[in-house]
Amino acid sequence: MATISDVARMAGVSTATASRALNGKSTVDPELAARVMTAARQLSYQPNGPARNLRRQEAAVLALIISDVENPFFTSIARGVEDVAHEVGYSVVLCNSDENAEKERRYIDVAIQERVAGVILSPTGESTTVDPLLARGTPMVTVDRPLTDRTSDTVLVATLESAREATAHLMAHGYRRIGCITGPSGVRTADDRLAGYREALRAAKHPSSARLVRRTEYREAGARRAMLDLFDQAEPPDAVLVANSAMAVGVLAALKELGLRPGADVGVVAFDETPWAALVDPPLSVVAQPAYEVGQAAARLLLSRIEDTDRAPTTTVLGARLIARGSSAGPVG
Amino acid sequence: MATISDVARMAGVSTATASRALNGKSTVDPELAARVMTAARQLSYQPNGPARNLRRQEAAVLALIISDVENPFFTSIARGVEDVAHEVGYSVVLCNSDENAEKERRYIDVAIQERVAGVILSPTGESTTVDPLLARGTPMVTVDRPLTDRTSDTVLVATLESAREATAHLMAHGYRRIGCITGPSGVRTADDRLAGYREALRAAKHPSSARLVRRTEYREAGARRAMLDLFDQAEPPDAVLVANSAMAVGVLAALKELGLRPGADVGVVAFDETPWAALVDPPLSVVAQPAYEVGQAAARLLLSRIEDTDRAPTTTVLGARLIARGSSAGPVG
DNA sequence: ACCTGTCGAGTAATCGTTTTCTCAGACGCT
DNA sequence: AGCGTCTGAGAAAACGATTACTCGACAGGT
Repeated sequence: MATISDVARMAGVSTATASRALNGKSTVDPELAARVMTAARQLSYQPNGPARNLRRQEAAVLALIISDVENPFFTSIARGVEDVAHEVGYSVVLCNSDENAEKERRYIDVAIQERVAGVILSPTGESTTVDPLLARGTPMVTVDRPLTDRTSDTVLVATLESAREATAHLMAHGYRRIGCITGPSGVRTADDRLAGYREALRAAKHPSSARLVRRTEYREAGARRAMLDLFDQAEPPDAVLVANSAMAVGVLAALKELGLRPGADVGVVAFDETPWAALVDPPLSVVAQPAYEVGQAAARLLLSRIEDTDRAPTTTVLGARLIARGSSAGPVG
Repeated sequence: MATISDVARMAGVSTATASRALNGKSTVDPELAARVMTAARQLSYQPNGPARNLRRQEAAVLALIISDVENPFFTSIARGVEDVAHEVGYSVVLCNSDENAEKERRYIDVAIQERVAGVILSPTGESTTVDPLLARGTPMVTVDRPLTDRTSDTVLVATLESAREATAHLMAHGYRRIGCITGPSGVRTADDRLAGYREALRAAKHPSSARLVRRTEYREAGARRAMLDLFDQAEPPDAVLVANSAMAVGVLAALKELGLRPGADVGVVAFDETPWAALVDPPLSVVAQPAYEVGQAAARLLLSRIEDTDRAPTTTVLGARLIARGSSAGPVG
């Protein structure tokens, strides 16, 4: 594989001049520069990244560590990050921590070893995993969930407020016993969605009970079991707030098994807009989170922190939007 | 940030010994090795990746270039690749070419520059984009779509056969005028699905007409328009074969707008199993592609090619499975 | 006692860039 | 003419790891 020395030799200049010509840095005689360029093209020279990064002591690469590649919310974030990063010549490498603190730790180590310029992550929970990043002063932005007892730039969605609004919406449409199916305790978004739900009930002096709440992993199977479990008791809910789209699938599947109709029999509002939400019968009411914008904001914050390391950490909160559809139109009878 | 010299100095040994101890390579006095290890831990030493890669002339990193991060088919592939790669200590970086030959070319350049150990990609079509990889002998595996006029290890799904089977299934259930909505001409999967559809019709001496076929980008909006267009003619189809899950959303949306019921009025079979396919009313019949297994197979092939560069290229074809549900149960009346 | 082989650790070369130094020559000003 | 000043290019020093080479010490065989 051709090196810069080969290019320099072919162009009849020193490697220093070749480097300068290729990077368009300092002033180089146009004639020499042209010779270098043609030589590079003829040898189809591609700079050696590791060598460059070693010398420069930094790589134009951002690491994005997300907790679930199969969750559309996170892939939308990824697109937002990518689009912003590419505009300014950064590459993005995407890592999937799978809600697993061990994998997260491992990817963080890789990011440090590869000396990436910065890291964006949705922390799985154990905030000590990010200590190595903080210790080294690697620029970092957390998305979706804040770090519990540490501090960094953060981009969040106003999830508590949205949960409150969605719950109020269910009450306003005539549902009386509203349940909530949310994610594991300790995951901030799960806790916030539950808190918003509780606040809304309290504000409306609505009956509330721990028996109407279920917590499970953020997945379809767990949500289905939770929903069946909610309906396996004396006084089941007549509506539920569901904390993400994978869970919504489980909940709708459970209702189908139970022979209950969303909306008419059981009101449903779920977090995350998906392509299919409008397609099911009746269409599913959702809280649409601005995932793409979260990604964009996170990338911009990270880039500006790379510029200026000791700016004070900021927190950005983006609003979500309730899209009311048939599944929360109100009970019949 | 601590370097290996710092570690060596603290442990009172040479950098060579420190390196040997840290990598567990050659024999090192256990006592010295222990001193190195503690020093490394105390300094929270992390090896400098670029330096290591520069010296070793290769990085334990695989690049995975997929054409759409938001398509569940490709994210499943990604998980398959990751799981296999991690077992043997490789990292995977995921790049999203967005069905865009320019972005694909760019990511291929990045992969070459970073001297990754190998590349897995789903080619957007213009097969010349991979020339730089072939020229440099970078190990490469293509997935989902073969290269048109070049050769490399390839992992495919038996998509033509599945399309034929799905079409036969629709005929067997009593549909007479079967249409097809597939992806852009030149994209191999789109062409193959169309070819399979045509073969099935021909084999059954079934009426066939160009007016029953629409080609569009692999997305929801295009498929919706295509479907509306199909039904805007004198003799619309009474069933359709749809080439992926995003398109299926568009097709179902169009049917909703037209007031037609899937299955009873218009039979529908779509490629790609999704969480929500069983949830819509009636449930959607699909061709389930073994995406995760495609990813696993691709990763294994790539790893073995990294071991042995001049093995002859192979092609692996995995079968898909038709899951019949309500949307192809047969017309009424 | 001497030679040989082995083992373990240090010295120094190396990977391919970028960048600091250095220096020669040109230029302009007095 | 003499003296800075400036420009542009080459020589060489980094960057931080791995590893080929070297060398001393020690063990064992003759």
